[in-house]
Amino acid sequence: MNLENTQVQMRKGILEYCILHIIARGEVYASDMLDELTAAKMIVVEGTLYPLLTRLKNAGLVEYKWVESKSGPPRKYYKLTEIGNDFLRGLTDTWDDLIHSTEMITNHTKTNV
Amino acid sequence: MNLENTQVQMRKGILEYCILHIIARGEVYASDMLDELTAAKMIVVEGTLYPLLTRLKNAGLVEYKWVESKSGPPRKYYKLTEIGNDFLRGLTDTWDDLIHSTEMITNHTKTNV
DNA sequence: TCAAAGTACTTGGCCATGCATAGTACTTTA
DNA sequence: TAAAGTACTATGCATGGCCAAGTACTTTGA
Repeated sequence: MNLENTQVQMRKGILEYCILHIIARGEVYASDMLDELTAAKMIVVEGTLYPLLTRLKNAGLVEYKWVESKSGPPRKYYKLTEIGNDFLRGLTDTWDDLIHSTEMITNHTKTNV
Repeated sequence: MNLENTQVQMRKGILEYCILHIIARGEVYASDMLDELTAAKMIVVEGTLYPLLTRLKNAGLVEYKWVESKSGPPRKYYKLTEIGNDFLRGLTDTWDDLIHSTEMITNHTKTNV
């Protein structure tokens, strides 16, 4: 039980929320997402992102189209489906609730004892 | 891939943070914690809380003493150790960073595309 | 007296996700 | 045509939240 491991655990689920947000703003491919996540100091590696995108695709939350690149192999450009949009709305509520609950606990001042 | 499952994933690690906060405020036993978590609308069940407390104990972050109850079996009253306090400080930084990163992504306004 | 109900804690197994690692495939370039 | 770069794929592990069943102690009441 060390800090590094707990950071990993804290990221679970949240990453999915962030990725859906990024895709919701316009068609992007994996490297675009990595750039944005890195800019926000959310450490993510390929081995995490690609399997996540596959899961989102299989769940019908996102879809992609192949686009040829001028510098390398073709890329998968992702965008949200209708289901993906609904899901993101639900996730946003969940996240807001979680933040609120956590704030209630961490800002709770010692009243008795 | 459904909302309920993602909520579970989002809770990972965060619960540990909340529990440490609650224990940091004064000696409590499991039911006290459940009450406070429930009040904050953070859904937690026994099968989650007890194993978590055992992990925290084994990691040396918390310690407990048995206290007899007037209405039932004795209770384990927990409090933070020195290590636990240090760990909580580290976790707080991690959590704040994570919130900040997530905000950067979710509040990012569409600039190009 | 002793079965039933209530309280507190324990244990074993399941599942999904983040991650490490290695690998495939295509393109450019020198 | 070999090397380097880019993009995506596949396998397997570790972890924590959760379910479900179980143990153990105390109080209650017929």
